Amino acid sequence: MPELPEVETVRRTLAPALGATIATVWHSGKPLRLNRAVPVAAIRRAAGGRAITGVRRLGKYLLVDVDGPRSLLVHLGMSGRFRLCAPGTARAPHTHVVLRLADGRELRFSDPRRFGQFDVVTRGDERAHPSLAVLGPDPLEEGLDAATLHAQARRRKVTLKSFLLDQAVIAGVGNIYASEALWLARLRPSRRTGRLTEAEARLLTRSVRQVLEHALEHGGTSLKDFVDADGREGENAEYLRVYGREGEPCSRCRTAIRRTLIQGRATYFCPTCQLP
DNA sequence: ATCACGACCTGGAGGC
DNA sequence: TGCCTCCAGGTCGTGA
Repeated sequence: MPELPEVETVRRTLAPALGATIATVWHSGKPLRLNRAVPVAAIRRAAGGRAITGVRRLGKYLLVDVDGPRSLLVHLGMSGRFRLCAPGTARAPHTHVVLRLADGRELRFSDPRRFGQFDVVTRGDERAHPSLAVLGPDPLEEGLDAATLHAQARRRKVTLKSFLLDQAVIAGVGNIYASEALWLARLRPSRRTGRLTEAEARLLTRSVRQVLEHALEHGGTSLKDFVDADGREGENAEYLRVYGREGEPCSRCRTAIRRTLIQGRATYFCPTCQLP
């Protein structure tokens, strides 16, 4: 479900939880990603009785900072939701972790497919966590530059689509925005990275940023599952140019958008204005 | 080392 | 109605 704009939208809408104290921690008992147990005891030690001091984002990961040396690491996987709920709200099915706040509100993590992740990290040493260690630069920060991207591309032989999905290259791009950014840059998703010119790398870098920023301005893309911390859907789906639009006319040249599979993932492109 | 594929898990949509 | 198949926004382990 959630790529960078969606995760950032959740992060922003969690602002009203800042300053609140986490009273108790509840867990469904079900494992999450890779059948890995949620470390409830460690979460209780790290967050129980402590105030939430901040919420940060690294790529598609959220970091909930609390008083003391640790932070909670949250990844929404495909179907995860992280919501701030008023007291007395009915608990959704597939709720797996609940942080009950001292004022009665609850921060609830639900995830039907259980591809998500909930863990504890040490603040200041976040990169020691294996999930965060490999993350590349965040496209909304200054860390991503075209020259580095170009150099990396030249060393690899994958398709541009796979390249963009690699979280070590850019942290936060997922399946929707990979197609969208390549459309904007007029590059065919099946192109091999080795053939990327410097000018194209600049264009691609700009396109990635533009697509993500635009989606963020519209509160993210809600196709099925995504809602922000208040339960509201994003409006960006109506602005998608290619994703999910097979057969519809390209908004630049009117050619029918095509759908193909790259590494088993649905990929959308315009066969006329995206150069192979 | 790099790459492509399948697996993980549940639910919704569509076909019959 | 019910049953079947396919598909889904992510990541990781496998084997070539």
